[in-house]
Amino acid sequence: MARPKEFDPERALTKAMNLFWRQGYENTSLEALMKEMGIARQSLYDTFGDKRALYLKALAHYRDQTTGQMQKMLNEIPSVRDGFAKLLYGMAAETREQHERGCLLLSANLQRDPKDAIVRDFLRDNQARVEAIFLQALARAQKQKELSPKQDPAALARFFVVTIQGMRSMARLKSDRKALKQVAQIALAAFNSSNTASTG
Amino acid sequence: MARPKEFDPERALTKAMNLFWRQGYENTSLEALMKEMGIARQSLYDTFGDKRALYLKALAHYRDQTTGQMQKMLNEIPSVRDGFAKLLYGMAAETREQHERGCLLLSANLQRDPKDAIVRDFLRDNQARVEAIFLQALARAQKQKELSPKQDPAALARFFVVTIQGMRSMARLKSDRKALKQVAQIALAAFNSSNTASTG
DNA sequence: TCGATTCCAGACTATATAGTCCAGAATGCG
DNA sequence: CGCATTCTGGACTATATAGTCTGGAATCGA
Repeated sequence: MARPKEFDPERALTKAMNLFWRQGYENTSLEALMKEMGIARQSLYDTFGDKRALYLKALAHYRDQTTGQMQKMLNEIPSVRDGFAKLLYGMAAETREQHERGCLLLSANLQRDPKDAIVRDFLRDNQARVEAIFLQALARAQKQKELSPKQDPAALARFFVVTIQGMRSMARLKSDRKALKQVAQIALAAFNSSNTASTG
Repeated sequence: MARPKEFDPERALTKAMNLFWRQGYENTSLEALMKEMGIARQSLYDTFGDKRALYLKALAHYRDQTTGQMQKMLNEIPSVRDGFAKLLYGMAAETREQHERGCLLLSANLQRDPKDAIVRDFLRDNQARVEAIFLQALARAQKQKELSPKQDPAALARFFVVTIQGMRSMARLKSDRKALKQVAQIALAAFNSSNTASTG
């Protein structure tokens, strides 16, 4: 009994996400969002709430996409090691634009006000999810004898999270595929080594 | 033939640096800077220029301090491997406050407008400097037989830069010394392994 | 046709804050 | 002393922008 929405909220959210991704929260004005999303001010407020609410929805959308993809890929690929290689080398091979925009959630972590508990908790939860996905894959790797039983899969999962974030920040500053590939290669050596590294 | 400055510009700059470090550029108002630095508006503008100029000076000050320390430590320590261990385990052992504020230059990288060429170039230069310091140390490690001659010291230098940045971002989100220590340990295994990791 | 809702465009408000300007006191030097 | 400079404090301006409100047109179902 009323006029239906004329735009697809999910498409509009994706547009907003992409803009936040490229520009960050502070550098993205409402006017830019309206233009990018192709909707007017009031529709935006009616549908998504204020700017911050839209941002949080964009973060969640991003998380769902990225964790979903990673989960799927790591589940389907026979060799877990190949899965991580795909992840790391794939990132190294991205375009300059992709390197520049980096990772929306890494940016969110470093752009946020340290006192902002909402975003902090969201990001912590996301990191836990990613670690869990990696952990699951690495446990499988041990079963498949791709990984020494001496290694701690949880620690290794964290190591790869750290590596990815470090590579993301480096790529954002300077899009250098060769350098990133070298880093990926060294990180993947964690799979080979059975050394518990001594010294603590 | 005139009244001399009553405050120490370098001390004031350090104060400003610490505030930017804790809060980031956007979240730090001029009023907060004036209060923290203990000087009035006009003195600030006369001595440091506008907010952005002050920020850039703070970045340079930070760079000089951190690279100087690293350089010195890596030069003085007999075992290069111990040097990197000190760096990584030292970071893991920092306080919650230190983890939270993270690295001023990493934050600058992810907070900056991607189009901001000034900050970008400054950060690129800094990264090159750090890589050079690491490279020098790793070359020495090879001479001392601490590192296999098969390893590429430049690639390894980049790997450690990436590791440090990744650890910084993780620490900022969640101050977890144990987790960070585990990551450091895995990263340091790059020293042991002579494996060139196969697959490219 | 009519009521409810959505759309757009734009006006308008409120707020934060960077940067400038000014007045008057303090301080050192010649 | 008196000139030059710095200091503080506050007033003031300019600007950007988030968020609200209004009007009028469009669209659907009863």
